[in-house]
Order: sequence, then structure tokens, then C-alpha cells
Amino acid sequence: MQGMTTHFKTSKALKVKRETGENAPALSDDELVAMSVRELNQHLRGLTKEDVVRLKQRRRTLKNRGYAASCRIKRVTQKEELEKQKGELQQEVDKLARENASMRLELEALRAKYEALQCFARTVTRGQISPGKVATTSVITIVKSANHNNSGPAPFSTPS
Amino acid sequence: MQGMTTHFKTSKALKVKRETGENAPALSDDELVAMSVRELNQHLRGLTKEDVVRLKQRRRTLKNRGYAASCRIKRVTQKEELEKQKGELQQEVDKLARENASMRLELEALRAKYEALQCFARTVTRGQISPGKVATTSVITIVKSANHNNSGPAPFSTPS
DNA sequence: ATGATAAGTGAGCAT
DNA sequence: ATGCTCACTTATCAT
Repeated sequence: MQGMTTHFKTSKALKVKRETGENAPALSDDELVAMSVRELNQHLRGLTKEDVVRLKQRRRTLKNRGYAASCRIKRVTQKEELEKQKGELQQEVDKLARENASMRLELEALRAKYEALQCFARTVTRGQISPGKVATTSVITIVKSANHNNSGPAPFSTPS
Repeated sequence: MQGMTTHFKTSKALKVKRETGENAPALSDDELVAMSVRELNQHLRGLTKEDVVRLKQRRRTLKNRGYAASCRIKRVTQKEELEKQKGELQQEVDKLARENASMRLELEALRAKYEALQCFARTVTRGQISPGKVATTSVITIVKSANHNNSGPAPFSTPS
């Protein structure tokens, strides 16, 4: 790979001082920026101090260009991330709100049923109503109405 | 503030042609950028075409500097706004979750109470147990055991 | 030296 | 012309 440059050291005849555009095949930005420090030094041999500085500066600039690009990408990525999280939270809010509403209804219904049953219980216990007068079917009805998921028409029906 | 320039229009004697560094006191960036087009034109009188272009370009550049700044400010503002909204949503989620949990407990408790009462009602109604035989204390005991969160003292009190 | 970021500059789009 | 935004450059700061 780098053998090309490496084997030059054997032939001192090639030690000509390179003018800017001669031996340095004007390496592309991509090459220059991807180059390791050691590779870079290879390419620096025989260059003017000025040229060395210039090349290094160009490399630095190219690197910076890349940094700026990643910085921008990162920025939009983070923004998208924020928006995504916001959306997820919104969804959660909606879900919880729905759950909440349905539970509220359920609770309300159960309360109503409870009160009705309570009322019935009072009626039965309070007075002199004999249990025999309360038909068994009535009790069954009560039990059925306890089935909250399907709030029946009446918590319990009056005994016939 | 700008009255200084405004009152000049009364004195036409001041209409001297200005050479670059002479009558144009090298207006500051702030002045130049804040100037209205009409004001700018005043300052442009008697300048080289080149200088006119140069000055206009400087103005444009200054303006751009400002635009860039507001662009950045807007960017961070929007980001903060997003984060704020996210925080609010998170709070809402927490609140709803708490409500939800407490309602769930309430529901559970009520269900228990309901079942206890139901059980009691069955006991009373089913058989031949006369209501008088059910001691008031018994009723209260049932009630208490059903009472998780200690919401009212008794689900239903026995009539004296 | 390398990487990140704020500020400034110019290009290009939209009004 | 004006304003905005992108990509690039430069200056700085931190590692």
C-alpha cells in the first residue's frame, strides 16, 4: 500500500525538491482528511515549511468541515429525538386519560349499584319485612347486577 | 434620536458632496445596519460606484450577521420550547398515573365492599333467617372488613 | 492533535 | 430589498 512511497528511499536520485504541483499529485480532500498522521508526514517530506503549514492547515480545515457537519446532524437528530419523545408522552397521556375516563364511569356505575343494593339491604333489614317476602329471584337479580361490565337495566328488581 | 438627521432637511446649505473619508465619518456598523433605505441613499450621494457597492455590501453583510444571530436564537428557543412541552407532558402523565392508581384502589375497595354487602344480602334474603336475627353488630363487622381505605365509617348503618 | 461548538460569512431560496 | 437557513470557515474551548 504505502510501499510505493517507501521504496523511494532506496533511490536517492529521486531526491529532487518538489515544486507544489509536481510530485504532490494534489491529493484530494478526501484523501487528505482520511490520512493518518504518519501517512501525512510521508507526504510532507521535501516540502517547504510554508507548504507544510499550508497543507496541515488545509487538513485542519477539512477536518473542521466534517466536525461542523456532524454537529449539524447531531442537532437535528436531537431535535427529532425530542419530538419523538414528546409524541410518545402525548400518546401515553391519551391512553391514561382514556383509562381514567372509563374507570371513572365504572366507579360511578358501581357506586350506583352499591347504593341500590344498600338501599335494598336496608329495606330488608330495617323493618319487619320478612325475608320470605323477598323472592329468591330478587336475590339472584342482585347478584347478576353485580356484574359491572354489563350494567344491567336495574340493580335489582322488585319482587313480584 | 434620529431627530438629528431629520432636521437637516431644512438646511440645504449642507449639501456638499462628500468624499470618502471626509463627510462620511465612517459610520459605525450599528448605524449602517439600522439605517433606512432613504437614509442610506443620503449617505450614498457623491460616492464612487465602487464605494456604493462596497457600502451596500457591507450593509448586507451586517444584516446577514443579524439574521444569523436571530436564526440561532430561534433555534435554541424552539429547542427549549420542546423541552418545556415535554416536561409538561411528563407531569401530566404522572398526574394521570397517580389518579389512575388511586381510582383503581378505590374501585377495588368498592368492589370488595359491594361483594361483602351482596353476601350479606344473600344471607339475609336467602334463607329463613329473620332479619331480626341478624345482629346489628354483625352487619357492622361485615362493613368494617370490607372497608379498605376507610372512606365512610359504615357502608350502611343499621336502623335503630 | 483532535473534536465540538458559537459566531460570522456567503449562497441561495422565498417573499 | 429583506429575511431566513444551509454549508463552510474561523476562533475557542476542552480533552
